[in-house]
Amino acid sequence: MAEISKATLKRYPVYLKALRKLSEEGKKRVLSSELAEYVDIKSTTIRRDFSLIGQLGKQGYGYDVNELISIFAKELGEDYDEKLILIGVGRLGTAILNYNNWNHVAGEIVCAFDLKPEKRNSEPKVNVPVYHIDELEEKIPEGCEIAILCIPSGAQQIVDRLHKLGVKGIVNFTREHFVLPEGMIKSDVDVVSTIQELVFEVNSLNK
Amino acid sequence: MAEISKATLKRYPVYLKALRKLSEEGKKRVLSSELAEYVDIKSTTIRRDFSLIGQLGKQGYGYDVNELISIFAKELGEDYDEKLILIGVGRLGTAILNYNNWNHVAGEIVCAFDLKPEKRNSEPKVNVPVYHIDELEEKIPEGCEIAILCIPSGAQQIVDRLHKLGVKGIVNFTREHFVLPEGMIKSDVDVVSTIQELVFEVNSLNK
DNA sequence: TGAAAAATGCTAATTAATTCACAAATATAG
DNA sequence: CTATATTTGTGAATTAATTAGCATTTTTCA
Repeated sequence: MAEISKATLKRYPVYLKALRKLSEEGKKRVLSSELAEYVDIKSTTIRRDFSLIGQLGKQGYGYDVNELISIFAKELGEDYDEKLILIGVGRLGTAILNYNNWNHVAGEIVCAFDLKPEKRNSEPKVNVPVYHIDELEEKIPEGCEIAILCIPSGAQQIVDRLHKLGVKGIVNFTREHFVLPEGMIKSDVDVVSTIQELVFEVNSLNK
Repeated sequence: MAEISKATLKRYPVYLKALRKLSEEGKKRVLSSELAEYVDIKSTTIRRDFSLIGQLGKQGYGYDVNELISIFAKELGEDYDEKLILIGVGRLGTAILNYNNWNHVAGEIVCAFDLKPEKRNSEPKVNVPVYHIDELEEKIPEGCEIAILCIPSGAQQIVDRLHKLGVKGIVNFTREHFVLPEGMIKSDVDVVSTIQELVFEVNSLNK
């Protein structure tokens, strides 16, 4: 399989989401041009993205929706049964834990860690065990490679501990700066930055 | 001012965040090479990005931290005093409303809309007025250009109504598909996709 | 069954983004 | 005050990503 570029990789989840929706709507077969309109990405880009995984379509026919879904689902890790942990069960952390479209979309959040586990565990909406952050080394699930970081401070120390434990990917919701240890990957989800970016763009439109 | 590329635009909030942190740490002056190490972006990319705004630095000296902060803050809309609205005051919506690093970082959330405003308003953590979604046309603040969408369904209809009201930018937290009306911009914040992407990358590392 | 129409997948061309390399400007040390 | 060491800002070169164009394969319809 050819090297898949960062840009292409970002689009795969978009395709999967769209295909699921189309499937729900009863669509069995889809053309790259239809999908293009749906997700607002040029059809030729879509075909090239797909071709990096394999020959997924048929000439003169298009793509089979459910086949594509199962291929992308597999590629994107739904079958890896990834074990995720979440650190910091505040409001945002709880919102993520409760996210309902969650199951088997990208593995499963197995447990969470917080400074006040008693308090968090008593909340009815928290549906996984919450351990004290001091127990991280002890309670982290075997083979856990991805952690979701929702703490307001102290990120660096946590990241270093996670690194020692073999965690390779961080989904970062903190706005704190930290140095990423060698060999780790992170992905920032920053609402404030997203809005700033949008404000800038909207104001550029106005000029 | 030269056309600012999408890629550069995404980095501006990163710079601003880093500069604020450096300023807090007492730094008055910074080199592109120092900042490069801090944010893990090549120094030459940083200088190029900066140069699109103007000649912000001094040769042989570097950049004045506070000056940079005020320039970026202005560029990124902190002084525009952007009026934002939020639609869908569920768990995630509440988390966003309560985000404390919020004020004057990207305008201000002025009010929110929900299907059950009475219930939301009674929650102590919700600190802006919540109106019924039916009152959108009536209560939307004058000059509002950006809306944060946190509803689980019915996005298309809301987006179309917002478009009619002159809203130009959507920060989209829904996973629903909708067609973006001509002239609008959106920015997706999709936790599930982010994790999927990361799972894919981590699993690529393992091979 | 055979010819026309349709749609993929791939190569080549184009466009966008990053990085190099160095001239010009400033700071600093003697 | 002068010489040297720094560091920015920017054309030019490179690398990455997107898009166009078309050969090939499959479907469809007479």
